Amino acid sequence: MGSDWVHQSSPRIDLRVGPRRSPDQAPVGVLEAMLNQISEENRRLTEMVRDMYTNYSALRRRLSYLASVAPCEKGSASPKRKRVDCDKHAASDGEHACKRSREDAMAKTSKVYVRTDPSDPSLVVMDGYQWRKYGQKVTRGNPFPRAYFRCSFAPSCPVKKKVQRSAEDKSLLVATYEGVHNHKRPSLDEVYTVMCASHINSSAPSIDPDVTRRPDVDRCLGEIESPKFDTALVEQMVATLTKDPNFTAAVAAAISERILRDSPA
DNA sequence: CGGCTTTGACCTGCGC
DNA sequence: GCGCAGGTCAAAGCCG
Repeated sequence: MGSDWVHQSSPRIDLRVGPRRSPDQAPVGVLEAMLNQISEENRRLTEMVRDMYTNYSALRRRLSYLASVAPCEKGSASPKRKRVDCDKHAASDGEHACKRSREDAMAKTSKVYVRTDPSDPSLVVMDGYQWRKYGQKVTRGNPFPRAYFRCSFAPSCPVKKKVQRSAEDKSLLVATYEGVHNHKRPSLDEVYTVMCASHINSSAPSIDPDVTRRPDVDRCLGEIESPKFDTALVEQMVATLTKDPNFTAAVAAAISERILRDSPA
């Protein structure tokens, strides 16, 4: 999508409409004042659209960067356990396999932040997968217990999840995912829709940018890159803007300005 | 009755 | 070697 996105995607409005009014139906001074006001309004709207596009571009750049950056969640995976797994690998495949598996383990770890009701004691993060809780522990430095989950959708699925309420923000659940699912996601479309919507509409649940390292988000990101997403985004912007009475008035003003400009002097 | 959650016990690595 | 902390196990209980 280029810098002329706004122009390319803007809904086309034929401004040469309606019977032309005689310019001397109102006093010249009043018309000039109206014209100035409308022009000012028009300029502000142009700036608003430009700002929106700038912010949108910046956010997209950041999203792309986070998706492509080496995903290494420092310290989130248990180094102790990783070493145990590493030793097992070393016994079978040698030292290289150990090194590789450690890197893989780090690469497949991601963190997701989900905002929930602080009064809700459950450590449930709705991510579309089926999890089985196998342990809970109170950890050091956080009064809230940490829950341990295993993916129960497929018996052989190696993915684990740790969920703990943030010590700083009680309304924030921190879910740490380890590994990659070796099966398809159940009810994928439903979850995918919610996640994609969260990129457009900042309503809860809020998901940390780190979530972009997950395969499902990669898919979502791919969707963002598509022209289809652009269309959807433009439609969303148009819908939002047309709900704004100021915008409607400004458009009407712009139309009348255009009519006046096109009319013979 | 099967699957899930709860929870205390146990295992393992690390620092002193 | 001991204590601590994180992670896992497994028996017991709950629920549909």
